[in-house]
Amino acid sequence: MNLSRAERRRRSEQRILEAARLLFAERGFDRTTIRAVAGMAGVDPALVMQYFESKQELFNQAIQASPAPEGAAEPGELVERMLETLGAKLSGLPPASLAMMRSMLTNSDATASARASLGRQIDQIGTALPGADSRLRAALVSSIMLGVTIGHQLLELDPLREASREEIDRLIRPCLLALLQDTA
Amino acid sequence: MNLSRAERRRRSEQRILEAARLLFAERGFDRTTIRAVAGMAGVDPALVMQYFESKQELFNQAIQASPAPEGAAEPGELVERMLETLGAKLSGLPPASLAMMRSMLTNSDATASARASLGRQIDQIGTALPGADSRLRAALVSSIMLGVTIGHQLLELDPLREASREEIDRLIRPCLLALLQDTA
DNA sequence: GTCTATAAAGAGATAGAC
DNA sequence: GTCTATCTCTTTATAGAC
Repeated sequence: MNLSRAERRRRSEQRILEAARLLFAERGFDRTTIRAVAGMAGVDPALVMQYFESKQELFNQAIQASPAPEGAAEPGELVERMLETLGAKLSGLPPASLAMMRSMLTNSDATASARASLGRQIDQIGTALPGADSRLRAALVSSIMLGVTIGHQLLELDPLREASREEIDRLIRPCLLALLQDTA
Repeated sequence: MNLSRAERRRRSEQRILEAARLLFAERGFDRTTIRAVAGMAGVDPALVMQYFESKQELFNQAIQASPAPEGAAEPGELVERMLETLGAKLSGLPPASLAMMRSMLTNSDATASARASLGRQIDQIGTALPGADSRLRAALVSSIMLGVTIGHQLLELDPLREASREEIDRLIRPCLLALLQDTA
């Protein structure tokens, strides 16, 4: 004998979630259908509803990403870590993150999720910085990383796609340093 | 007597376009219906189709924005002009631009429009800069402005909404200067 | 020229058979 | 437990009346 019912169900759920992430990441919330998700996962559309209650609920579970790494640091080290994060984002976002980003401007649950996710990042960076405007600086840094990621991964701007990670690092580093270090 | 038929038609078209811009800007392409546009413009839904052929064509015309101001400059002045542009964006985007931005991650025509619009901006900044990587720098500057605009206007990140234009200027300026001036 | 009425298609969701 | 069949709703788009 092979798998318990619970185990089979768990596997089906995972396949559905994985298919949902890929399709939501590619097409966004509105243009992704339950039928397409079911087709890709190799299950019946009704089963998707049975497991996840609604399309919106499926989406909400699909965009739950693993939380960002923890730990504070002084500005110089912080910049290096941000560049590392950015490099990772530019070489390929996890489907869950891409799905959230893709729909964050048109679906209110995705907007809320993006706001919360960026909020956490801002808090983390903000508390590592000195000064009264630390949260504003942190928000600007986060927005900058967001913009570069969108330009590279979603809009696919030619100059960004043609550049190597090292080139981007070299040009962005002084930019982030200027924002994080200056105490003027 | 008052208005010629052509004049009446022109005015109806303008009202429809204006309503379309507002609704597309607010809800994005997929969640905006012809019916809602017609309702806001005070005309019959069938008339909208009669004038614009399809929803996508209405959208394409609605997001046509006035082109950006021309003229090159040296880096220092360029930064000031970019800050001015950014300040304008943060105090309120024109509906046409907002409509384009809102849907640029989920509608392929909007993606193409955004890519073209940013491409023009990148060319303009790029030709004003010296050096081999001028286009990459220009693309990064444009992406940064995009990210801050999205964070402020669409995601409504608290730290950005609470900051004054002057604070943002002061923090972003060295960041842009570092990106545009460094010739290392 | 403008609107009424409707066609045609596709979606999410559900009830019940197996 | 899973899937077949269908319901119901909403949409874009169109044909034809006024």
